[in-house]
Amino acid sequence: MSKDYNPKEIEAKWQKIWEDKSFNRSEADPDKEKYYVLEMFPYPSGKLHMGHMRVYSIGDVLARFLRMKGYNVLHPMGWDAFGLPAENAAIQHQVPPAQWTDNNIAFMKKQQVSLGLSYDWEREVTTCHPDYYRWTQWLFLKLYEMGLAYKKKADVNWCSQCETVLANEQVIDGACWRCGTGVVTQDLEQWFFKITQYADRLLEDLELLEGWPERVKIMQKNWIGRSEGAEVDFPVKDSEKVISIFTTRPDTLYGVTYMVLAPEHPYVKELVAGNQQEKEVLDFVEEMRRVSEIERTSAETEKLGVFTGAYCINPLNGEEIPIMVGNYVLMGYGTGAIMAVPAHDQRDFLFAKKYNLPVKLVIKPEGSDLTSENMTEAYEDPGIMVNSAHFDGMDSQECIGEITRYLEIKNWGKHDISYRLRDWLVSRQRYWGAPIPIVYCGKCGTVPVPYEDLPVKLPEDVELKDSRQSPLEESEEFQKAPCPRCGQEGRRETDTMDTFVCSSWYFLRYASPHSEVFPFEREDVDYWMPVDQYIGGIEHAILHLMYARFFTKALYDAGLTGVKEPFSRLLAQGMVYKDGAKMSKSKGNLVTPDEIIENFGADTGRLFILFAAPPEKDLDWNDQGVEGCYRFLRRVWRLVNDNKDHVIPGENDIKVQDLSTLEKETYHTLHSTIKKVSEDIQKRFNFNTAISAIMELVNALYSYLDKVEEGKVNKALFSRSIKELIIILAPFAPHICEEMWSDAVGAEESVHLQDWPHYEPEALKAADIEIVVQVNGKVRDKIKIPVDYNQEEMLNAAKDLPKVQSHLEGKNIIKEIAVPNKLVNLVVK
RNA sequence: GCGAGGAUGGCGGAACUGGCAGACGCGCUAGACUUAGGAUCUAGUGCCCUUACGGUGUGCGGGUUCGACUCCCGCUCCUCGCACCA
Repeated sequence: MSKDYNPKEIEAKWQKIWEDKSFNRSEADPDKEKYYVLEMFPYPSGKLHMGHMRVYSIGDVLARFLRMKGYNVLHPMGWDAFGLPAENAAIQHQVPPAQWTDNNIAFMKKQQVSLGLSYDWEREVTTCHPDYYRWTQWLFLKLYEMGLAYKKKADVNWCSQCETVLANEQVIDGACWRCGTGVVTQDLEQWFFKITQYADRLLEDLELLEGWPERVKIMQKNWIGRSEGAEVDFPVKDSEKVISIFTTRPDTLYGVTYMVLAPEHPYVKELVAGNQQEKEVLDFVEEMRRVSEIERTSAETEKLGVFTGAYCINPLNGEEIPIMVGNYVLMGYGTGAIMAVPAHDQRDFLFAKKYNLPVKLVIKPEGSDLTSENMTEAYEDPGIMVNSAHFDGMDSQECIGEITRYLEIKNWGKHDISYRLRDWLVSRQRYWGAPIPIVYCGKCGTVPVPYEDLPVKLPEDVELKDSRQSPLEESEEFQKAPCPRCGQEGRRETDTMDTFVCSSWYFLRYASPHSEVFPFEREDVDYWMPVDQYIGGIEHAILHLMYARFFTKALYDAGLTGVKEPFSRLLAQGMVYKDGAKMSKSKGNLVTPDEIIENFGADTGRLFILFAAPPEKDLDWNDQGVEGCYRFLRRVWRLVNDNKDHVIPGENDIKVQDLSTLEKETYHTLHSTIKKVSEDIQKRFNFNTAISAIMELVNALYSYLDKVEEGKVNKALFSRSIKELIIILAPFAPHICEEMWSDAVGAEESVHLQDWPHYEPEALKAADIEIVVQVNGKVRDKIKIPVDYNQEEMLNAAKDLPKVQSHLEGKNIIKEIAVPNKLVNLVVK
């Protein structure tokens, strides 16, 4: 151990030793309690950024801490390696996507190692390697077998920039989640996963997720968008057709004065065929097609509509009502048609006023004189039923059920639940993804590739041209395949899977990364799953976290896992900013993990990123703050290095009663620090306060050395303090602690294999405590008293203080309050 | 509009169950050591009044309490998510 702290030297040294000893490996062991710590695996974009460094630092502290606590910890890492950037890079730099990706992975893995992250690299998974995507395909076939994967023609979101379709979740404000290009709808044949079949379970089981942030659960709940109501059939006048609508307000059915169809509704064309309104309606529909999704769905957009010339019949009262086509009705929700009740829905009200359609009041607030004529806005609250035949006089909320039952008896409609959630569109017209294992046969139709024929390999000798056409569509060799069923020549599906499919099950593969028989072994996932602590960015609140939950549930149904939810606890870590803005090259505020490691070492970087803010909050990067952490580590280094002589190996027995007052204080600080650090890490995830407590301990030890008489250092106490300091700092700054542990402490075994120290309640009671003495709630003095003083002793001690007495003079004490370990308050008058 | 979270020194943040507001760190000020200091150490650092004594202070206005950053009522502002969802 040299005199100066040299992070570069010791970090490289220990990283090598750790790798050789590989004690981060984990084996399933039913006799040990397991803990699965997982950080969201990265896309191998090329280099780690500060966001990565933050999430890995959080996970690594937890993993190291829990190992020392005696848990059997699984802490794996891998690569979400399929995706469009690899294709773009291939075109730009003339490198095959596989090569580009593998190079990036190699580089980023080196960076991760240089951060001192304690991953079990034996379990590394890479989603673009055949030994992984083979199992992604296997799971696709499983879902297909279960009827959860299907192909259909539908209006889908198309990103012209990425030249592929997108799932609904991947359209943010009408634009592509990746490149921001506005999406357009196209009518295409595509593969879907039936996530809607799990809508209720995805919603209900949110309640099981006590360890998830409330906001993430709410976001998922909103996204699923469950509404309960009724589906009602309205027969079209002079026609065999029936228009179905969905409503959450069957109690307003008698107030329907018109219907509105979405412009894309399949009946529109037929309803206007050959009539006067045909041209106007078709022009309107055409115009709506041209308006972008963003404009169409904005709440501010003016509500527009045209009359179709057709009428339908309200089944409840036989009234004829006009059918309109309107821009504010969406084909993607409910049935694409609505009943309009202007009296009780504000949108309908505005629309009715604009187009002079009738308003009919059917629910009245109790005791009011509201009428159809005098209302100035829709009345949306519950009330008393009017103008509703035999339901008149009833409570409107009761009528929701009553009228639904009536509809069911009469066969006019039924109770129904509608969701905002759509099925997950998983096919992509891209090359760099897992091929969908399907063959189309002229005779047999759509035929799944047999499990034993997997993987359907991506051809790697492809040329990516600027055309953006998937090379798979041009590859005769890839497409030509015998039909698995009849042997005739068929053609392979050329679409690949959404990369979110690959990331929907990777946490299961970590449990049995080398299985050649199954995607994962039941025995392994039974031991390791669920992930006890998942850590990642809030940007995945819906996308990845919803898909992974869906997969887990489907695989549960298939009997492949025994867990209903994949992630017990979720920590959504905040972003890393600098100077109030997101770090980026273009803004010139970029700080990279590499330069921090280069200038200060990984330990300093880890410490700062954990110290600067609690993990779930956004973090403002501050170069001077980094230097502060560097200074702290050097201060620890000097403390240990300069006082090696006082450190004696082996057990250090300490008898409290033999300690001096100064020693008792130090002993007390040591143990209250251990208590605080343990709780801050495990219970609160407040690494920032854990680190500050360790800093206080270091200050206290310096102060002890400063105060103690020359040559009178209590070696047992000091040794024990130094050892436990190194142990509790080790999860945060693993390299420097390992070096100090091996050199100053002289231990053979790694500091990371030590047991986490226990705090001793006896130590916490060793020293006197300082309490506050207040008069009328104002602090007038402080006093040191033994911990076990009772209330009377506290009060007596307080009243004896001269400063207190000066405030009591000439006054009567009317109340005395004594809170043990805290304060005394004397109320006087 | 709906929902969630937040507002504490010059800055990042702490105060966990109602009990010393500002721990810890950064920055700043003064001093020590030094050829030098951007190393290290010591002291100080919410605001106000000349020191002390004291007063005052956690977005704003009320309330409960011996005691409120913390609980209750009413506002303001900020961030995020959702938003024609029938």
